[in-house]
Order: sequence, then C-alpha cells, then structure tokens
Amino acid sequence: MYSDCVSTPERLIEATRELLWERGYVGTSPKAILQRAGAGQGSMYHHFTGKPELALAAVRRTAQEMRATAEAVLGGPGSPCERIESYLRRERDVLRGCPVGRLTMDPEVVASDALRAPVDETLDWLRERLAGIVEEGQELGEFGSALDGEEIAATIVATVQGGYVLARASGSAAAFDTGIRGLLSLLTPRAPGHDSPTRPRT
Amino acid sequence: MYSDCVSTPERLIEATRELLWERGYVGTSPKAILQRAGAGQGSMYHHFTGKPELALAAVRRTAQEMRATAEAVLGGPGSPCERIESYLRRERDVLRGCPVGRLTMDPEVVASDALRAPVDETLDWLRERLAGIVEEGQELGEFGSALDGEEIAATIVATVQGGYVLARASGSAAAFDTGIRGLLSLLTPRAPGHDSPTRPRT
DNA sequence: GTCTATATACTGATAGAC
DNA sequence: GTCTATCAGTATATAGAC
Repeated sequence: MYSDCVSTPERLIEATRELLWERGYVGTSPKAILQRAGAGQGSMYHHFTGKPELALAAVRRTAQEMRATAEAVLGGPGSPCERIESYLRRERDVLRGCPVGRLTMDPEVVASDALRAPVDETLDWLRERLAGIVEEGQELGEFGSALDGEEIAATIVATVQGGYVLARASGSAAAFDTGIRGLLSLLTPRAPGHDSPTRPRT
Repeated sequence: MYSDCVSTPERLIEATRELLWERGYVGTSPKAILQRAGAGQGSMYHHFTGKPELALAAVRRTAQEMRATAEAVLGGPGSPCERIESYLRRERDVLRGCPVGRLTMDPEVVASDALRAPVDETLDWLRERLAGIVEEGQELGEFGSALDGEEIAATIVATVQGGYVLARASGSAAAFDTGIRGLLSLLTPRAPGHDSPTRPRT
C-alpha cells in the first residue's frame, strides 16, 4: 500500500492505476481502491467527484508514463534501427499486459470519450514517433525504401500489443518474445545468407 | 434476442457469448445474460451451475468458431503466401475486437485454468497452423529461408490482435488495416524495385 | 423446466459528525 | 480532510411453488 508515503489523493491515484492495470475499469470498485490506498470513503469523494474522475486522473498519468518510457529509448542514442530494436527488446512486465493498451478492451473506457482520449493519444503519438524513426532509417538505407513508415509503425505497435495477448493466453512471456523476434527478423533481414524472394508470389 | 428461436440453454449460451465479447467476464452479470436471453433466474441455474460454467460453455463455442473461421481461409485454395494474405485481409468486425483475444485482458479468465484453456489452445493452434504454412511457403521460395516459421506465425497473430487494440483506441478500423498492410509489406517485399538492405545495420 | 421470492454481499454514492 | 452511517440498486446465488 501507500499508507504512509504521500498525500491521500496521490495514494488514491496510484491504487487506481494498479487496479486499472490488473482488472480494468469495470473490474475495479471504489471499495477495492480505498482498501489498497488505505483511505476511507469520505477521502475519495472529497478529492474526486467519483470513480470516473479518479480513473481519468489515473489513466492520464499511466499514459504519460508510458510515453516517457518509450521516449527514453526512442530518443536515445543509436541508429534508427537500433532504437527500434531497443524499444522492442526493452524489459517489460509482459504477463501484466500493457497498462494503456488493455484499457481498449474495457467497454466503459471505450464508451467514454474522456477516458479513451489519453489512450488514443498515447498510442497515436507512439505510432507517429516510430514512423519518423523508420523514415529516418530509410534515408540511411537501414530499411527498404518501398516500406511505408506509418504502416511499419502500426505493425510494430500492434505486434507489441498483440504480444501481450499471446503471452497472457499462454501464461508465459515466451510467446511475446517469439513474436518480437519474428518482427525483428522481418525488419532487419540478415545478410549475406538472406534470400528473400525477388519476385512476387506466383 | 433469441426468445423464440431455440432452446433455453442455447439462448443462454448465445447471450453469454455476445456479452463476453462486448464486456468481458467481469463486466457480464447473470442478470444481463438473462435479460438478453429472455429467460428467468430459475432457467439459468437449472441448466448451469452458475456464471462460471455458463461462461465456459460460451467461451468454448466462441473458440471453436474462431478456429473454424480461420481454417476456412488457411485450408482453402491458393499458395501459402496467398492464404496468409487472405487470412490477414479477411473481413472482420474490427471495432468489436477479437472475441477470443479480448478474454486475455480479463483478470478472472486468466485466473481460471478452465476458462483460459480454450483461449490458449485456440491461439496456440492458430500459431502452429500459420507456422506450417509459412514453412510450406519457404519451400516454394515465397518467404526468405532465414525466417523462422514459428516466429513469423507469432508475429502474424500478434499483429492481428494488436491491430484490434489500435482500432479500438482510435475508434476506427483504419489503424487495424494500416498495421496489416505494414506486415504484408514486410512479408511480401515488392519486386523488382525492392531494395532491402543487403548488410546488417552499421 | 420455468417462475417468483428471498438472501447475503457488494457497488457507487450521499450525509453529516468530528 | 477524514471518518462512519446510510442508501438504493446490483451481483450471484438458493428455495420452493407451479
């Protein structure tokens, strides 16, 4: 818990962030939040108008955090290709899923423009950031010039998000890693033994 | 609803399938199921021991249906590459998400071996099926021999599953299609203008 | 087989004491 | 600011009439 670390609103937001990650919006009750935060009903309804507002604060912070984590790698040193590989290989709590992406499977989040907005904006930002890096890499000859930056960026983000699904289904992080290795093998074909087809399929 | 089509157990299962797809397990109450099925409490608890058993019947059927739908394309006519492309481009209710994959974000499903099993088995079957087709395509020279069938299969399934996430986040099916196009461009590089790098990155 | 009652616990929130 | 009390409604069943 956070019972003796920070202010009550802060503890409420952190407890909500954890529960939204573990159980989603529909699966998270105010009672569970209060217990985890070590607060009473009165505190929560004093600082927030209710569950929706508290969840919004939590989602915004989680989205911001994910963005910062990604930027730390994507804006770091290395060639475009290396930065994308670092992003894909970065350490993740795979079996917990993506705290932002998982919200898209929650009916109440998707139904609320306010709650969905931070999710949408974060994934959109990530795609654009990756698209720019792919295009940068194309100018350096790291990626085929026939590729479309935005498409590849969407594929990268989708593979990561779907990797969480495979991992959670199987109960093992291995499936996530397998999907990522496959994507990397497509993005960075190995030379000199590489023999990708030079003609379209028959 | 199904009030006058089939047997009561059947209506209960179909109503549960819809609700699990829309709202997940934690977001689906027996009351909602009964209303959608047009049945009373007594009927449900006469035919099923409770929500978990009913959900299990629903999940099993949904998993089986997804498998049959995939097999219809993957076992159909065409070259390996064409069949994979058909699978990726097949019509989908993108904004509704994947009725099987979305269950992996549900804490109660993941916590229950019985409920998770059909999900795991279906996604696992799909990966193995795709891996075999990729390897078949490699023998025909459609895919680079340096690729790993299981890895590419995991990437394909992950991209589809993650595509749903992107689509639901943005509220538009376009993001799904963009990710799929990116994957296809990586899987089937265009000739003769294809100029993927012949050496690893610097 | 299906229905209506009944039961216990939880959900999400409000009221008012301290 | 935080607490406890209270509340109408829901979640997930069980009991027993028909």
